[in-house]
Amino acid sequence: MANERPVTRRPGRPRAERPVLTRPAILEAALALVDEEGMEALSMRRLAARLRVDAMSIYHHLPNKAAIVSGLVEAVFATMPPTPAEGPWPDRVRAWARDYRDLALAHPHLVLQIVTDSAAASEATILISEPLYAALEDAGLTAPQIVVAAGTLVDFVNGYALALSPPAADAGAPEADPMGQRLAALGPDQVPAIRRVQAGLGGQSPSGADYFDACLDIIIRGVTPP
Amino acid sequence: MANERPVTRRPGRPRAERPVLTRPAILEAALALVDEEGMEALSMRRLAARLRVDAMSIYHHLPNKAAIVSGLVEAVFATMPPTPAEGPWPDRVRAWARDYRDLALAHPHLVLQIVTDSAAASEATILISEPLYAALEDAGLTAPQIVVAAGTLVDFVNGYALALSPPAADAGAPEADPMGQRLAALGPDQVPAIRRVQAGLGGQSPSGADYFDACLDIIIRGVTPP
DNA sequence: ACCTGAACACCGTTCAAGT
DNA sequence: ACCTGAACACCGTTCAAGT
Repeated sequence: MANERPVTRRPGRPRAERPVLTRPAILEAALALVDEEGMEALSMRRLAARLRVDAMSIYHHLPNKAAIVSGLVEAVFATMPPTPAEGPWPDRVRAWARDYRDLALAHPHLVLQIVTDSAAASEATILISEPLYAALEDAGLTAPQIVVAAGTLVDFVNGYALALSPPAADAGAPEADPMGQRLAALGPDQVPAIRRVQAGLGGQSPSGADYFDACLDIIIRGVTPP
Repeated sequence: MANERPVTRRPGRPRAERPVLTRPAILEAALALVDEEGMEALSMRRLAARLRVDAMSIYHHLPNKAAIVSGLVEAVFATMPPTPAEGPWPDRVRAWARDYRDLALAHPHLVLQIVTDSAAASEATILISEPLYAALEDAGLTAPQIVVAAGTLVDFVNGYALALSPPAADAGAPEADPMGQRLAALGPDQVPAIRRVQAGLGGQSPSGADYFDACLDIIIRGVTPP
């Protein structure tokens, strides 16, 4: 079951009108493969097997593996929903940040590439930033202030998404643990402030969407000049 | 010159008192290799060649490659300088964020692992966070507010460092371009707000340390409850 | 033009063999 | 205990060959 061998197919150009392989079909299969089995499962051979095709056939449509990954990132960025240009600017900034977070987390195994492969996606990055810039203009900021505010927000969401991305299945690394358990191993006097804060939480820390929104509030509050 | 072959060495336990291979020596060599040639140059065989040793010898000291990477991240976190617990809390938060940024950027090819491999480093992550928590306590925040503020800051610095990390030499991805050049290719009406901001900058955008400090100012300002 | 399959130069890791 | 070297199961990619 592990080795889904491609059916043997006679070499040569296929007779059918519809070509066997196309760039979109390859990217679609690659995205499904990554979503299901993670980034380390994306190899030319396994992708080809999924497409029931010889591994080398892919090179006729995409120059190399890096181009496949770039194509995936590009495709994901294209799914960013349009942010409406109405309403108070803080609401629009918040909506934009949530949309961008959702985009990044829609394909957990791809988060690293989305956040990292900025060269591949930088055109897309600029395109999706437009509503954010528009909202920050409405906040009455100067040009340099807008650049800084937008950068703060993007860097934060990138960092946030990255922290939630699944670990790369490193066998050598210890398992991810909730912070509480690690804390217990640390000795009571090494991290007194952290222990006090943990105690102050009473066992329940802000999590998920609440946490993200609270972080956003900090940045949005800080954006407004005093 | 590319293939620095290991000298042939008789198998068996070395006679010398000092063992040929130790965990620290392996990690030191691995860090040098990564710093000089990047993450993709870190292979068991190349690391072994640098240590003038058979590739498999390494497995007697570290269980696998993931453990080497985790060890590197751990070693880097250990270099975090102590933040003084004196002075106004905003200064201490700023100093902490700069130190953490410097730590992350000290080994550019390792940024991705530092920011990503949080499971491996989470004990170290907690340890270095202590002064940040202490400073935020002094700001008079409640426990949940401290958790949110610290998280915002850490996620931001992670995202910031990641954006500055060298691309993984993806041959298929287009070259990284300054934003201005990409903008030109985008058509004047697609991103009007971004174009207006670019024009407002007059060609000089805040960069480097100034940019980072300006971002920090936003977050620190937003942390203080109104 | 498009698909195939052998081949090359790498990987990480297991395992039996040396001392 | 520690180091070696062959071997296994993978990689990405090149290239000559098919139609």
